[in-house]
Amino acid sequence: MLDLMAEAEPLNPARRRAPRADAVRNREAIVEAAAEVLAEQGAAVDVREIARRSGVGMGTLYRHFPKKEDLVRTVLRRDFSQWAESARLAAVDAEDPWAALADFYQQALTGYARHRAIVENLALTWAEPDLEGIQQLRRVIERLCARATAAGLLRPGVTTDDLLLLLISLGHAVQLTDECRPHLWTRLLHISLDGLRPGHRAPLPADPDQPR
Amino acid sequence: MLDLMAEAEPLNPARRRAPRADAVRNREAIVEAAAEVLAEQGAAVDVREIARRSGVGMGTLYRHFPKKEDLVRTVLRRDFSQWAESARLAAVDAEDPWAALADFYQQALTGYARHRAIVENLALTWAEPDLEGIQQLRRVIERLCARATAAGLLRPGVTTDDLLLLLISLGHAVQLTDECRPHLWTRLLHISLDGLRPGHRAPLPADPDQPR
Amino acid sequence: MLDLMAEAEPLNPARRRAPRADAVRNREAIVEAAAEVLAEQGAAVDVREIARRSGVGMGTLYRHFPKKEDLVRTVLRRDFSQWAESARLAAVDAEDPWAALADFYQQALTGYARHRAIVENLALTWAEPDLEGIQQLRRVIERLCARATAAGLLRPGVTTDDLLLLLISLGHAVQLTDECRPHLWTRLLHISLDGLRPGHRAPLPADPDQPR
Amino acid sequence: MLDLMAEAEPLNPARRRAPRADAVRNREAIVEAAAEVLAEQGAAVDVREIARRSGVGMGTLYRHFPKKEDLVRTVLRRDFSQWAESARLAAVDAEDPWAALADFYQQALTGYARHRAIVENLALTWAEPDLEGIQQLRRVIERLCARATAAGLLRPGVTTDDLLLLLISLGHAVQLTDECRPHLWTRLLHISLDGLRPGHRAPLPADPDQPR
DNA sequence: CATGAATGAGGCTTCATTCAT
DNA sequence: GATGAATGAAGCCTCATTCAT
Repeated sequence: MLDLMAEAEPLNPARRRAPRADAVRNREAIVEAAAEVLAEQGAAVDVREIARRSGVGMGTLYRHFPKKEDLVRTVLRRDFSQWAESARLAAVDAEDPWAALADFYQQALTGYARHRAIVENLALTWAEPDLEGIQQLRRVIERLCARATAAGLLRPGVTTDDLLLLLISLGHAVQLTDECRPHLWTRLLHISLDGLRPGHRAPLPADPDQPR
Repeated sequence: MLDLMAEAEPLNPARRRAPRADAVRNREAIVEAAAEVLAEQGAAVDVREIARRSGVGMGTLYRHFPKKEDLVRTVLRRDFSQWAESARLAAVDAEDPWAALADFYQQALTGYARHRAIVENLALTWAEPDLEGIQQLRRVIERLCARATAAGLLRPGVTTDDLLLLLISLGHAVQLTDECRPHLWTRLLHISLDGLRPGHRAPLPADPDQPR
Repeated sequence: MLDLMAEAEPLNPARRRAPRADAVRNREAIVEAAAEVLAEQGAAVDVREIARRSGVGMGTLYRHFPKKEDLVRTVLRRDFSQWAESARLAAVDAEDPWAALADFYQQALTGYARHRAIVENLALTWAEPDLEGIQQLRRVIERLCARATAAGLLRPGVTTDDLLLLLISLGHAVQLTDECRPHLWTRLLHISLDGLRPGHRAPLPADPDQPR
Repeated sequence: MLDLMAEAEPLNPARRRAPRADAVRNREAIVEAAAEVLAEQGAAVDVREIARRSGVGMGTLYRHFPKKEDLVRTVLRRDFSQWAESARLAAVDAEDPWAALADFYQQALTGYARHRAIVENLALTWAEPDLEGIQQLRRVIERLCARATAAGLLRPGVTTDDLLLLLISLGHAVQLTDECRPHLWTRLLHISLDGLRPGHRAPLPADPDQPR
């Protein structure tokens, strides 16, 4: 219901009247360029570089995103989403829930090494979990986790948060080793996945912080 | 004889190195303050903030460290070393090689969460491995790895690089979760350690990059 | 056709170069102010002083001239050119080739006393002769030299380089005496010009360095 | 009389008691080093460089010369004197007054090219003529001028100031061309000297500023 | 007195953000 | 609306001068 209302804006056309013509095109160009630049150089880039690459002036950029932070957020939302989606797709093909999980990690980590700003901002995962893209990612993992647990393929007590944290920490590892030791992180993934299988002696320590 | 005299500095105070009583104190204050600030805020801090906190003027700071980079390097060296040493000490007490490894990680990761600049610069581990502190860390891990392998407690094929990368990636995880979910990373450590034990079905994939 | 439209800028103001009405004004103001300040105080001035006098912020100044050096160069180019041009104009009126030469020196040295930065940078004449203004100056002298030589009014063997060096060294003299002995340099000019006339006993020593 | 009193300081030994032992040696070392550095790099050098080369600490340096300017002045005084003296000596050998003049210029300009600070500070010649070294120089020229005039070898009306200004402006020329066109200035000297001989058509313009 | 460490004002430059055109 | 020029607060670093040892 609420969602529908959110989209029902046209009901009051005089209010938020928007000549979408090129404004939309501009906004997209900005986000596209920003994504490129942020992936390449991290969030410390000069805003000018983004404006230059997107072909718009600084004024236009700042009209759409009043603060640099706003733009960064928008891009992160988008790229987190894309990331989540492509990793999800890599997982759905597998019939075996364990293979789905493994494929997910493989895909997520492979396509991920390039994005500096995402890695930099993974910190937001728990600190500020309202970033929509992160929620999406979490939902994908949630499903994979549930499937594998149901099939008895996952070590008892493993939570979505565990899997998410694993993803993040391996993501960082990928970033670090991508240029000089590009195969190293795969081994770490193997090790971690094996640690996620059931059948280990000791149970995991409790997580008293877990909400709920 | 001359050598002995050379060490008896007080006898000939004008000779080579004046004691520079306060210079040493200042230099230490600078490094101390810088370590604090770098740990808190990462390497992007204003040099002025470091000067302010160490209680010296800009000139003094720049006399000891002609470039900001020099100071950062010095602090990183020091803190990597301290880190390595305290983690090593945590490991030597344990008779069981496996326990030594586990204790090492536990200690290393616990004392580590606070240091932003170190996390930022872990990237240098492979890219620029001449940072002395990193070498120290690597040597500690090397020994632990050898011990556990010799005792047959470590999964075949696990290398120092694997263990180092694990440390780094878990370190990052600690940093991210330290404030909001302080117990989460312990579970990941458990999982990873279990993945490092022998007895898993599939062997690790090869690491073609491994020098030698 | 397209070219014509391209020049009819107002027709398509968004096309290539927006007129940047004030940008041009600002740039000129900056150069103007810089010229003033450089003339007064030499190249060691604080950039802020230039910004202040031109009425723009630091950012604007650095947008137009990314390095202080760039601004200095621009001003020197401009002022050398102006200098060369006004001196040339002073020379063309004279029918007598010798008078042309004398008028040139007179004018060049008179309008020149004020400019500290130019004097400072005359050193570039030979060391870095690609400064456009210097080339212009040299070409003016070249022509005067050729004319006077052809008319047999110039001492045999006198080259453009000689005349240029004379200009420079007298320029320096002007600078030094301008405030306290404003008429002194004129006498030196007389003396030097007389030394340039033909009819002296000994020929000039050779210049083995002369290119070609 | 006054001079004698100035040297009679020892009459009141309790007043300006001075342990000359190494203080004098230090002062000399400073001046020596400063002269070197100033000649090489001009007056813009870092005071530290001078302290380093003279082997004394900053404190000592500043005890002898409370301002950088004081040290620079002292050096200039000294080097102007040396310069004047060596040029004078080059002149006294010649019996012919004209040759004396020519030798003087030749020697003065040859030994002079190296000294950046002197060239930079020639401006003081008229602006601040109390620099003792400059007075010395002037006296040398005065004598040469008088001799040549008396012998009828100098163009009528040429003054000490003319000759001094010529020296300065040629000095500047030497500096500029010394590295790239080391023979160029000699030609200019020839030209100027020829301009100084008697027998030219027009008399020199008057110098109404001439004191006295 | 000598030493050289300490001081801090001031210089150049960058960049997020605002504003005139 | 779009444009890109303008703004100015920081940021890094240097160096004449002072001061504790």
